[in-house]
Amino acid sequence: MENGKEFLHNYIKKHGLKKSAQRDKILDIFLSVGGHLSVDNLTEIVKEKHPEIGYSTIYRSLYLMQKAGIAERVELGDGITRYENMLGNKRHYHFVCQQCGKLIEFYDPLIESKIKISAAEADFSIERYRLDAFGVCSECRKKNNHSPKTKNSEG
Amino acid sequence: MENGKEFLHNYIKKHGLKKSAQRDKILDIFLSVGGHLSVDNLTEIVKEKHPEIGYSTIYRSLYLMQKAGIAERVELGDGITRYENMLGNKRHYHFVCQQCGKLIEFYDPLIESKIKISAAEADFSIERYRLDAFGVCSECRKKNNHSPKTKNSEG
DNA sequence: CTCATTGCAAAGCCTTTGCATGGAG
DNA sequence: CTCCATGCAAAGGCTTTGCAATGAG
Repeated sequence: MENGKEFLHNYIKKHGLKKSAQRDKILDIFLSVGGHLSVDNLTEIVKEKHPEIGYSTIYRSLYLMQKAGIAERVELGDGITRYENMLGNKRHYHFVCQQCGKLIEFYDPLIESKIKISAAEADFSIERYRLDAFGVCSECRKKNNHSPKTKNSEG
Repeated sequence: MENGKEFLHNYIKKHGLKKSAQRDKILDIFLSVGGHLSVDNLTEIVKEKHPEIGYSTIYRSLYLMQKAGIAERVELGDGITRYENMLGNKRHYHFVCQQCGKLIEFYDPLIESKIKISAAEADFSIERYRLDAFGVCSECRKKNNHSPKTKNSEG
């Protein structure tokens, strides 16, 4: 997926850091899984394939990858920290299904331009932004209709 | 600020719960401070005025207030959990200054309608959404020009 | 009276950190 | 050789939880 390793090595060289087998392995897994990978999930896979790699190395690599512009942290407020691959990934927003956890990406350039206009009006200089919508995806809504659950759990 | 207490008591009655002095006190403080209050900040103020109130009660009250629609949790990815007053508060988005931490609210109905259109296209049913833009506010940019800081901390 | 609420302290969870060892440049 | 990276386990920070006591309805 893109030349991620090259990207990482570039960053490493440029910053006087050092390559390492662990970093490469973690990067490989991260890139190969794709999508929005939770730290937990990544850790699981890494540990499975390379039990000798420690947790801290994973966290540290994620941090590095973020700095290098390879990964971006995604926080959805559910306590799970995810990272998504930024290489060759277009800007996008998220629909988050609160039932199955699925993430659907969407984008609308008009939204972006409107945000920029609002920023200009507020004299605010935007570095990055996020737009996440929470709800229920199509599939889950269908499932709900077929086998409705008790609905008075809380309000 | 609005009839928050009434709102809370309604919710409490409706759900077979019980009123308590602690909840009222916490609510009072929450409402009187306004804005985007961090749990830490709220706790500080509550403890100051009512040292006998425990941490857990604060967390539990926040949760209750959220359920009751009085407060909304705001997570900006900086590890600080904030809550904002939802009573008589219009829907809005955030500009988050990464230098001074200030939160500026903005809103554009067109953004909202565009999001809804995208949701309809994806057959996704939105319950709530958030839009946060991170950057530097006007004031901080001015400060930066007057007394520029070293700029090669990291990259 | 009954059951929700409280306060305390303990437990949890995820993440970071300190340190000695190993490895890249 | 020098200094960065690693792994382990311990430490952290924030939140939740268990439990006996308290208090609302």
